Order: sequence, then C-alpha cells, then structure tokens
Amino acid sequence: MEQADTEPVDIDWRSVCPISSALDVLGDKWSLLIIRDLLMHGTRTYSEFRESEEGIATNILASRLKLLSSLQLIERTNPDRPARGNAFTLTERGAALRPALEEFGRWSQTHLKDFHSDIVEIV
Amino acid sequence: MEQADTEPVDIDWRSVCPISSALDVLGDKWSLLIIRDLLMHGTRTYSEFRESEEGIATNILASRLKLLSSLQLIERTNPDRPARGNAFTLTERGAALRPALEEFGRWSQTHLKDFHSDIVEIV
DNA sequence: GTCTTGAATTGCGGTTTGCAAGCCAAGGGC
DNA sequence: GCCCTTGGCTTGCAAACCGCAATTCAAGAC
Repeated sequence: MEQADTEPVDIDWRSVCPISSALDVLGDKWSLLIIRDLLMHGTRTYSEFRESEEGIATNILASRLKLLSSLQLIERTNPDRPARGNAFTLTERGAALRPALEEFGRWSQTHLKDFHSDIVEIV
Repeated sequence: MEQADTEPVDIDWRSVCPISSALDVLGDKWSLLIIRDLLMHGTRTYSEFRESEEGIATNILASRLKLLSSLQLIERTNPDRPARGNAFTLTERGAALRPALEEFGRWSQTHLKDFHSDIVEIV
C-alpha cells in the first residue's frame, strides 16, 4: 500500500526563527504563486498551473507540487486515483497563508508602483 | 557628484500581479532576513548582518544590500561617508513590510512545528 | 490495439549560490 | 609619516538550481 505523495520532508532549517523557517520552505520565486493560484481559483490541475500568466517550467512545477504536498500545504483532490485530471486543493495549513499573501499584495501595490507602473489593483 | 548607491533597478517583472511582483523582488531565501534583522534591531552594519544566526555569505549579502538599496527599502544612515562603520536603516517602504513578515512568522509558528519542532516563539 | 492528451522526467546550457581567499581603504598606535 | 588592524567588499571556482525543449509515460477514448 502506497502513502500517496507524502514522503517525509527533509529540509535544512537554517535557524530556529519562524521567519527564517518560512523562507526555508517558501523562499523562492514560485511556491507562493502556486498557493496564490489555489487561493484564487479553488482547485487547479497541473496544466492550469502551467498556463498561468508567469509561465512556470514543467520541471519546476512538478518539483514544487511535490514539495508543497510533502509539507501538507496542498493535496490531490482524489489521492488514490491517477494523476491525469486530478486537481490539487489547499489544505487548511496551505490556506492559512492567505493573510501573509494578502499583506504581500498590499505592500506591492503601494510600494512597487514606482518601479513597475503596470502593477494591478487586486490579486 | 555621485548618486550614492541608488542605481536605476532593472527587474524582469513576470506579470502585473502584485504578489508575483513582490516575489520578483523579494522571492529568495535572504532578502527578507535582512529586513527582519533591521526590523528587530533598528540598524545594522555589514558585519552584524554577516554574524546573524543563519550565516549569509558575504557576496550574497553585498548583492542583496545593493538590491534593497536600489529599491529604496533600506539606506545608509550616513550616505556620504565611507562604508566602514556605516550602518543601514529601513526606509518607510522597507518598514512597511512588517505586517507581511509578522504574518509569515505567525504562520510558521502554528504550521511548521510538525516539521521543525525547535521553532521558536517570537521572532 | 492505436491515438490522444495530461502529467510528468530527462538533458543540457546558463545563471545563481556557497564557501574560501584575498583586496582595499580608513583609522589607530607609534 | 608608516605599519597594523579591521570592517566592507570582490573574486574564483565548484556545486546546485533554473529555464527551456524534447521526450516519456500512462490512462482513457475510440
């Protein structure tokens, strides 16, 4: 019997600080965008992620989906069925990132306009 | 006459989304730790950053300080004096990241304990 | 069985990171 | 003045990671 994607997780925590630990896990250019897509759209399949505006490469997408699954931030809607057509959902743990992402978005809108005038209003 | 550190900034914005734009700029493992150190300690010199718990490499530290300066999130306390002994401070723009970092920290404390039990209470 | 199509994996060049070493300039002691 | 220290940075190089294109894999549809 197979444990469906959720292998142990092995991360080198740089320190005991919560902010540093969050960055150990989500400190890259793509992970939080996957979370964003799920927060906005509810569920998304592999190809929907692939098609989203920023253009993530498929190898990175696959590896991030694996990481986020192993951290239990996302999960497959239908864990014991084939991958094809099987979407991902946020877990409660993943959904709990909403306030942090919203703060980021707010900050961006008010403080990044000077450098990137096209920046848009809502998420 | 020299413009003191603040060169134009040239970033490839992946999209018009504020969250994606925030990550274009701060989406790595180190930038936000520099902001964290400044939020906690007020001002910090190059060597104080270098000595902080996570152990940032000096080349990365220098390049991040340059980036954050050019984005006007940080600045030298004494812009037209030599670098030696010259600390950095958060600008208003940089300090505005506080709520986002706090949300991150909160999330980490409640949701990363399972994977990293040593994680600490406050920042 | 063959075709199609969504979900990956592989290969490879280019960029970024991590680490150690070294360089440079401003004071301080003499 | 001159040397020595010390904080701030640059350089070089190996390893890891990213971006892109091509390929494989497997599950339905037919």
